Amino acid sequence: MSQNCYERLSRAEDDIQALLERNRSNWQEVAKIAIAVREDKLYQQSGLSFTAWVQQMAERCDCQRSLIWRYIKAGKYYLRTIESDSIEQIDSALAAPEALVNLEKVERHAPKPVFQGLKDKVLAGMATVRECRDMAKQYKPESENRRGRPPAGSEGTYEHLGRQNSQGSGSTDSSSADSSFADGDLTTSSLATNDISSIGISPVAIREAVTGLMTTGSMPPGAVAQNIVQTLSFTLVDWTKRCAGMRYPPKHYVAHTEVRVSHRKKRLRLDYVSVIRWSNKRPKEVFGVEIKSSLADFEHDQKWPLYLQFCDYFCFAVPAENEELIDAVQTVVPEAHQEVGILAVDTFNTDAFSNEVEVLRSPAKLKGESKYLLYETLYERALGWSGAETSGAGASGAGASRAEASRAG
DNA sequence: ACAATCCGGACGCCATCTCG
DNA sequence: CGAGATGGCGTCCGGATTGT
Repeated sequence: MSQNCYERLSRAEDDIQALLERNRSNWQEVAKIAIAVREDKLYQQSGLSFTAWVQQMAERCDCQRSLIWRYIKAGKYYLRTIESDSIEQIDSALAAPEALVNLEKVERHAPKPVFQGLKDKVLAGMATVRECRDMAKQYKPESENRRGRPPAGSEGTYEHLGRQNSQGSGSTDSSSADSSFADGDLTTSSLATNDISSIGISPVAIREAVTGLMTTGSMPPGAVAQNIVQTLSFTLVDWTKRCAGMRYPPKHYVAHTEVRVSHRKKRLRLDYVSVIRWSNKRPKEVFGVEIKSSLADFEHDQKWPLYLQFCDYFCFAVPAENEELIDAVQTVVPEAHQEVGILAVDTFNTDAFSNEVEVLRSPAKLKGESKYLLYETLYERALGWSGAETSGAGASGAGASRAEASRAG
């Protein structure tokens, strides 16, 4: 028996070595073998713990141990998603291991419909690693991670992930999220989806935010930024009027997100841009908004002064709850550029319809000498020439004004 | 202190774009 | 048309984290 185990172990080790040295993209095979070694306790033949065995294998194959751990986790998680106990089934996994690992994070934090959509895509091998990683990042609560040794008895399983009964901390922020969605409160969300999709925000994000699936206190940074974008769109007429000191609402207006502009070979990206015409007699005005959801985000950004040349008005939008960030922006911004405005955006309600925007500091009118470059980008979007950009092609004031109307009503 | 993970970002490959 | 620039993507690395 033990002789047999010993042979199986050394064969497994040779196989893994051959696989990792030859072709690292065949992660499924590596995962299958490593999982078998663990489940059948073959590693004990070497007198090592499983962790030590993984470490040893990594050294032998001249790779990092975390690589093997990732393959193992991806393999196990794949089996769970396809509800199979058969290790052989890992062969049928089409996704990259990173994609699966990130899908697991999405499952922990995102609402069920969001997860389900991504899962289908990942299992079909159609999701990129980047996509999965971004999604996981967007939904991950800032405070939380799952590092550290799992509780005794659940080592080497995936069950310990997303443990529900962590006594003490009490902030069970994301756990209540999905159930409320399952009830299908779609009346408000579908309305909002129709309206905002024309401004270029992912319907999934809107549905998630508008139906109030998370408590904002623990909202991840990505979700905070999304919430700010939605609030800015719903209140666009109001805050632009105040910023420009206008007494009447604009005749036409449109909002765009993530507008890319090239400037002296640097690629810049404005988080939020609205183009406004107050009346037919006046020239259009461009409001550029840079969204900052955290202090670190603000401190790392060195590029924002470059944006001034593309706008008639430029503002920072920050969450109204983040006093530390507001202090920092209020200190730094006027010193550098007098003409930059600051918007404090209420993100308290995940339903962006009920949030307010306060103009903490009014922007002054800029020259906007390179505005034409920004119009170029927007024009190409309207034509549908700008490849990956999903958004605001053809967006007209209609969508936003309907949102405005339903907000008022 | 140790074990068992987990994380974020650097790295390198490849496709596409831009420029001379 | 070819060389360099750019951007997207998957892989890999170094070390952080936390229960025991």
